[in-house]
Amino acid sequence: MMKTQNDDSKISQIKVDGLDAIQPLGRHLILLFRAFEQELLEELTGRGFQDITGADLQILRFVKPEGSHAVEIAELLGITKQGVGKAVLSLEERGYVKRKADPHDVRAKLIIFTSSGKKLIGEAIAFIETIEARYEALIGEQPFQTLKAQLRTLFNDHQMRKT
Amino acid sequence: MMKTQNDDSKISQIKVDGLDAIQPLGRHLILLFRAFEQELLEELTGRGFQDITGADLQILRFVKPEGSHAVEIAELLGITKQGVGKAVLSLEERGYVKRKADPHDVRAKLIIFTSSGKKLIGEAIAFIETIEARYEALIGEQPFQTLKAQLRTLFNDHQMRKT
DNA sequence: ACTCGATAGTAAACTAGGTTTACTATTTTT
DNA sequence: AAAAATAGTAAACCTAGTTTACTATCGAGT
Repeated sequence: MMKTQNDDSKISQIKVDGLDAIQPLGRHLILLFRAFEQELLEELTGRGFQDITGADLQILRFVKPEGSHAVEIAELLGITKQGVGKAVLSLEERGYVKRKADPHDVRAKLIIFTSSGKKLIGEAIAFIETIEARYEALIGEQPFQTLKAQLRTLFNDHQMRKT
Repeated sequence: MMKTQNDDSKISQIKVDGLDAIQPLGRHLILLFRAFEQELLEELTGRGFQDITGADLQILRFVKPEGSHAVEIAELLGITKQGVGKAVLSLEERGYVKRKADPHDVRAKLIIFTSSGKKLIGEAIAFIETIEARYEALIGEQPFQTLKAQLRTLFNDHQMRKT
């Protein structure tokens, strides 16, 4: 990853001082998200999936077991279908998904997992569960559920305002 | 912004169903962060700062009143100094910061706010405070502080594990 | 006071993860 | 049957960075 050239240790020099408590929520959200994603990707690397990025997982997360259309995934992710097309092409080249004709629509293609794609997503989900279990151990099971519910409440409020 | 071509409304079609509660924390974090950032940027656009991106704000957040060095900001953000250099060049061209010689080091340059940069960061901070006030109104002032503290706890745990 | 490694910044070429614009082939609606 | 909507592709572009490589200066140890 090598962000701060020739010295990985500098990444952890990100200021962590007493002022953190008064930092805006947005900062807490993004810091935790990045740490979470980084740990997940490192674990997957260790398990032999060296080429997987966060963007790859975002796509794979929304591939249904019966197969999904690119447009469908695009809408779930809030990106364009061309963006999905490119990502899927790359995943296909690396052997994690295949595309097959949709029997109900000649224009459409179903994106489906290959066996190695299934293995990847299975291990990713399992590892996410172990991270979440750790979170529960840290702040308590019930508070952790409350935490998720509160984040959901705040997100829903944003969505409501947009209409 | 126009993500899902020719139809902004599709962005809000992001699946929001009963399964949300069991979605991993990571998903909640990133969704709320994006909604938060989008609202902030839209507000700033409305206030006349049409050219500001999230990346711009990330840089400006870490410019100290007395001025900051590029390297310093790079370390705080966890990106390279070249990355900061480019972002600062762009901010300078748009008149939000200036660079002046550092009196203590001929190699170094101090990045300082222009008056329009000060105005921007001032309005951004003020608006962030109004969003946070809304959050407090939604889930309660004390629970909101607890929420931040919990996110911090989880983040710190990640940091600890890395060493 | 001098040398030599560390540091501040710049430059250029590249990359990831998208977007916009434009198009074709089909499907659905009326 | 015609018109509008939809699925996917293609190509050129964009943002926010990275890597590699360099210059100029600083500062600690001898």
